[in-house]
Amino acid sequence: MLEIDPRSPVAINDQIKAGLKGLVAKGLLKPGDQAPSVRSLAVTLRVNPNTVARAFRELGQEGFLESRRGEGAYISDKGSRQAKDGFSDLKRALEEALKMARRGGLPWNEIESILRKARGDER
Amino acid sequence: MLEIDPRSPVAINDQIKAGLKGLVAKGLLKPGDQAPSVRSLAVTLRVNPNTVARAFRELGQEGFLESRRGEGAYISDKGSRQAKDGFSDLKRALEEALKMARRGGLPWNEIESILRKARGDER
Amino acid sequence: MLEIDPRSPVAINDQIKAGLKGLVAKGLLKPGDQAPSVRSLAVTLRVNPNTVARAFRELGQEGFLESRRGEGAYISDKGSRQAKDGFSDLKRALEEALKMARRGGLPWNEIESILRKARGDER
Amino acid sequence: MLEIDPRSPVAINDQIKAGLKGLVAKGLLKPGDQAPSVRSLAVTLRVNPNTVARAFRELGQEGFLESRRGEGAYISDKGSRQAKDGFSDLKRALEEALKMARRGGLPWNEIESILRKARGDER
DNA sequence: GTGGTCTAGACCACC
DNA sequence: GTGGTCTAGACCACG
Repeated sequence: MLEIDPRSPVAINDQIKAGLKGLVAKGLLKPGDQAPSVRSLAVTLRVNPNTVARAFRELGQEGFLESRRGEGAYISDKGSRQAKDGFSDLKRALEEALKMARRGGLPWNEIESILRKARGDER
Repeated sequence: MLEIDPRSPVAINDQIKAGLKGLVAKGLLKPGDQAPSVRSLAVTLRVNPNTVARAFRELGQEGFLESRRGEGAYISDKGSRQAKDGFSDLKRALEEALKMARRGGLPWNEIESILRKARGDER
Repeated sequence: MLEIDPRSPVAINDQIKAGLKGLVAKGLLKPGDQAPSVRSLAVTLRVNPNTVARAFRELGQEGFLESRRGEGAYISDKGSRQAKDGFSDLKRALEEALKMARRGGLPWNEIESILRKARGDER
Repeated sequence: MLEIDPRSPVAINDQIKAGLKGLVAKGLLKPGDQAPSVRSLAVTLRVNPNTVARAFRELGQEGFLESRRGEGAYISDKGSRQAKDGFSDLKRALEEALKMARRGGLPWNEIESILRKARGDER
């Protein structure tokens, strides 16, 4: 359901944040639904609970999650809007990568080939 | 000629390295040409000279630059091949960004729109 | 009669405790009166019965409530004194908030404006 | 310059955040200025560096600080506006405390007495 | 069981 | 020296 790549240069907690938002964007999780618990995620992702907790806290500050002590965390009503509407972090990251690639001289046809490959891998 | 974004999450020395390789890949700099001096780059890019020096040192270790004491640094013959051949760092970075974007639920049409926009901005 | 804010950072059971003491302090409930039942409170406040029960248990330990098995809970004679006398928790909380506000640079006139607004809202 | 109360129920990292914003709001720190380093703060406040780092990270996400790797953190241009303009966290916290105090039956004259006392203590 | 916080100690990359 | 991240383990309070 949620995948993490511990080798990725992207910080694990950021992967978790993006992953949760992704579940909402894809409709697998809806506003009002309970998010998986910090501890359960920590176990299934084989990650330190603190790392998951950090992601949850930050999502809470962003207004994407509403955490209730002793009860769990819930996707906030704002959640779905934010997740689909914005994508701002993801977009900026992609734009960054593209900008660097172009500055480094990576030609467009190579870039498109990478896109096609990624698209193919998904199926 | 060379652009750096100090706010980018990408390390400055990596931006410099990619930028120099890019100049070669684009044909603006050829094997045997003298690379800009560490000092001048530091000034024009408004960057710590240590950072530029580090980039040059690492490029030297890769065999992309040849530094001659008291004279400056030159693009090595291996340089151009390496620059175009490799791109491996840039490619991996792009693939990473794509993977994250997809996990975060960013739809393909958004991705393509970003691509088109980036392409348009270049002209 | 009793209001709770589930989103407040203040623990729900603390809100219930303060609320009951408040009813006494305001004279709406007097020593010897029967307190609302745990169940009814849980329903009207839309709160977990465990949480209400916990508040009652703690109020019992403080001597503010007297629980009679199978009958319900009553405001103890000590109750009213305690409620008015003490206020110690509330006072400390307010002092804390003030201290933080000042350390954070919130100017006194803003603080007074908040006071006035709160006072106006009550009427 | 910056004070922390380890016994306060307010989380230490939140105290640090409010404190830094306060320094800006009070004019002791201005946009562009370098903030004290994570490690130095950790030492002087007798707090774990991780706790300070957390505060810095969150301030960075809010756009109040700009952290540059290996260089330090700087008050962003948005910083001063945010700090003075908003105060939203502090205000909400105060309003919360007031609401609780009133629900708990703390009379207005007591509240005003606390205000006066706090004001006097500052001098 | 739930989330939240703090400490401690270790790495990493960068300047 | 700087900030950033992760792990590990311990508490706390709430439901």
